[in-house]
Amino acid sequence: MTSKTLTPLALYEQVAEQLRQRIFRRELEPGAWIDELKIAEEYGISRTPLREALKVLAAEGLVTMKLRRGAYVTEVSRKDISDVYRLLSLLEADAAAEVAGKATDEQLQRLQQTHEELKLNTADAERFFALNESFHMQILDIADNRWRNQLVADLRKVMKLNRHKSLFKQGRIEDSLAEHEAIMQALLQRDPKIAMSAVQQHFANGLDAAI
Amino acid sequence: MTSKTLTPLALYEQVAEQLRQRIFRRELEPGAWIDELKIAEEYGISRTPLREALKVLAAEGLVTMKLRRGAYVTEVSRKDISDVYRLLSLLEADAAAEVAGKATDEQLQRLQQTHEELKLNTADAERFFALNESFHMQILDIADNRWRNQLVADLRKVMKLNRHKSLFKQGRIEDSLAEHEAIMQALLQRDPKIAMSAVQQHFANGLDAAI
DNA sequence: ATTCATAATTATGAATTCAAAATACTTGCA
DNA sequence: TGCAAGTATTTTGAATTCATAATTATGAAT
Repeated sequence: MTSKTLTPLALYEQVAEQLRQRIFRRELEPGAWIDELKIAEEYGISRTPLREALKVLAAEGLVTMKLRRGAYVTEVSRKDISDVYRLLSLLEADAAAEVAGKATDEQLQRLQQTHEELKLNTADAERFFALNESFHMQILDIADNRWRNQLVADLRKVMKLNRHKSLFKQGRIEDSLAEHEAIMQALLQRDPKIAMSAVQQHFANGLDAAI
Repeated sequence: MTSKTLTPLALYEQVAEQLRQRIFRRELEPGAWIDELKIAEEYGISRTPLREALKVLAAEGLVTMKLRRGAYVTEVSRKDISDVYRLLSLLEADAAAEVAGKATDEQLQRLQQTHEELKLNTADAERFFALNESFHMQILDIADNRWRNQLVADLRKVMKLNRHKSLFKQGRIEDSLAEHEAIMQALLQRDPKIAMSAVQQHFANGLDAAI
């Protein structure tokens, strides 16, 4: 997440990112048909790179392709959300446990900084989400498993399809911060077991709020 | 895995599958450049669906796209392999634990059948791999979390990039069967904890053999 | 007015074409 | 002979075009 890319992103990648944003901010709603012609025109591009982008989003799970009838924004059910949370919990808890054992003091210090910053941004929802994601991703980066990073990134995208619902149960932000605090403390004390269960608790509560 | 698709697969999907097979059987080696023109010609198709297929494979991790210089078969390092094994262990162990608690007798019976069949096919490597995969995937299917199924399927593809190396450490097949037996017994006794650790053991040993 | 058949329109899937970038190949020169 | 500069070729990225499937609109018959 620190350095995205040196090379000027390929067009289909740029388009994919644009579409992701539109999906996350619900400009394109779950279940909605994606009009290739319209969107290609809007962006002033041809359908070719757009269709490539759609295939990437389909692989991420954000979009569902139906043969001979185009692309649709994926609809996620309650079960989907709880299934995804279970996986995120599993993957991130394992990462945290590893981080407790291997992080350098400097890495933990930077994580702490992000955490502090998060505490100061509970008002602006957009910013809070960005910082929250950064906190989680920093832990993954320290764990240093690029395949897990990819899986978690994809799952988080799916989770975002549902975000409006958890936007926000009363008091969730405060609870969430307290849970981050618990994770942070466990990491500083370098206790893998506690770090793991703190992350699990965080996701269990997150799921409650999301459903 | 039981029923793949009703609809006659889209062309780009068919091509993606063809390419996967060629990659797995090392006709396309890790690091190798993928010649779009040549392959499109071979299949008698245009570059358009081929390029869509390549983007799908890139999302799976089998292929790496380099801007303005095409697609390359992904090279996986030792660390990649051990990272992927860790994730598979985590995800499949969790699935097995869930299955121990929720599988019907009939589902376990069918799993048992696959396991028995596997014991009878230790000679033909191709067949053994297929049945082995089926055993693992059946457990995931029972656990019934489509997002996990997708993650595991993708990770297993990456693992296959490396398969030639574990093809085969002396005695690995016998050990592997014994480990499956342990998993099977834990499931039949409906013991989640033991099922989980049996799966973890299976992957730990698998990793040793793969590296 | 409703339903069915058929025609017109639209959208998707895939081939072809075109522009620009990267690579390979000369050829001239030290 | 080795190397550099410039040219030719190849290859990628993206637009355009074309064929066909799916949808919508039209109109006739009951």
